[in-house]
Amino acid sequence: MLSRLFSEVLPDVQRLAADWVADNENDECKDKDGEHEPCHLEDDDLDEPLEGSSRAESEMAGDDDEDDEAEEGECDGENSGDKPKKRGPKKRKMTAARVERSKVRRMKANARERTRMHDLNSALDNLRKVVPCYSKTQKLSKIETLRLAKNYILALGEILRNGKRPDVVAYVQMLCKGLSQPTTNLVAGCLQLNTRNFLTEPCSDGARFHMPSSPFSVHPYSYRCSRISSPHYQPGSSALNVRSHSYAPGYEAVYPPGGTSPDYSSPDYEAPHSPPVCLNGGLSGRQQEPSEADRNYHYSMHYSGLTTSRPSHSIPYGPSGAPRSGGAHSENIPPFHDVHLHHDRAPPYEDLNAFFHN
DNA sequence: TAGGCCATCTGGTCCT
DNA sequence: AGGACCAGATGGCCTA
Repeated sequence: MLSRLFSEVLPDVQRLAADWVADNENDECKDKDGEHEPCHLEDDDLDEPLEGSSRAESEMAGDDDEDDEAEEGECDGENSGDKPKKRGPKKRKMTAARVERSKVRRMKANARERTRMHDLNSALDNLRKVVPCYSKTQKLSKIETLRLAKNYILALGEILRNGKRPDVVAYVQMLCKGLSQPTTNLVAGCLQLNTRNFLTEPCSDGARFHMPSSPFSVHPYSYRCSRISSPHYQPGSSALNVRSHSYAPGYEAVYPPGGTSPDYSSPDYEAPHSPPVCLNGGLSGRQQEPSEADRNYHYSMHYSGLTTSRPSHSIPYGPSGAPRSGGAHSENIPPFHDVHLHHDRAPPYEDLNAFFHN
């Protein structure tokens, strides 16, 4: 890849260098060796956006005529004579060849930097695929991806440490700790949860999430309630009321073609009917029924093998959190369109599942 | 239009 | 000398 980049860049470099030499043909004078020596190199020619930034710049630009006694081939003698000589290493003459080399070096460095950043972004993309809530069309930002990954690792660690199913609300809270509100809504939506249900009090700015009976030691954290609040909010509603949903901006509930609506007959549902959280909006893309692997995988990786200690929390997680092996509600959960907890992978989590199966 | 996010360029620093 | 890594600067794009 690097070689390909260079093969694309080098011709341009050579062309630019040739252009530069041609452009400066009339402005340059020859030093005593007969080598072309530019009198003044304009910043534009050197693509130097910052002024007085470094030694390298002055070296490249060769504009230090006032203190460079080595410039024997000066075109004009305006600075010769009066100014005291400065100490330090003499600056080497900026010949056209050196300027060209510097430019080539700089462009090569730029290409490397681009490649490096692309690799970094590729790694971030891979990370996005293994953290909860992955969308091909609306990616989490870099910082949100890293935060969510960190929270995810901590949450999985808690599960391993406790060896039992944690409170799902606390789980989501842990995942969302420190995330922006849109990302929080996204993650919560993926888990068929309503973030506002985390609140134990009517919304007001500065309200804090409360985590009763949380198996995690998660510190409460502030959210701007104005973004979480909903006219449907009922302080007394179940903390796991999966039928009252908040939507991240631009997201909307979408039923799959031929899909079925959630099973509202389940006693797990207590709130007034409202659309399930199937984040779409800018998150379009996943238009098909999830594979069986998806159904069995996603959320199961978190809780697989764990028994439900509190039936009221037996949320049908659907594609984003379907109970393992065709749970009772799994068929009633519309799949997410594009947004889902995980996909296209399994091996590392099978180990985790195996742990819980033992 | 402000703010967030991003890609890119750039120079500095460290290391080989 | 050159590569890797980093952080600052800049400008573009998008969204509320």
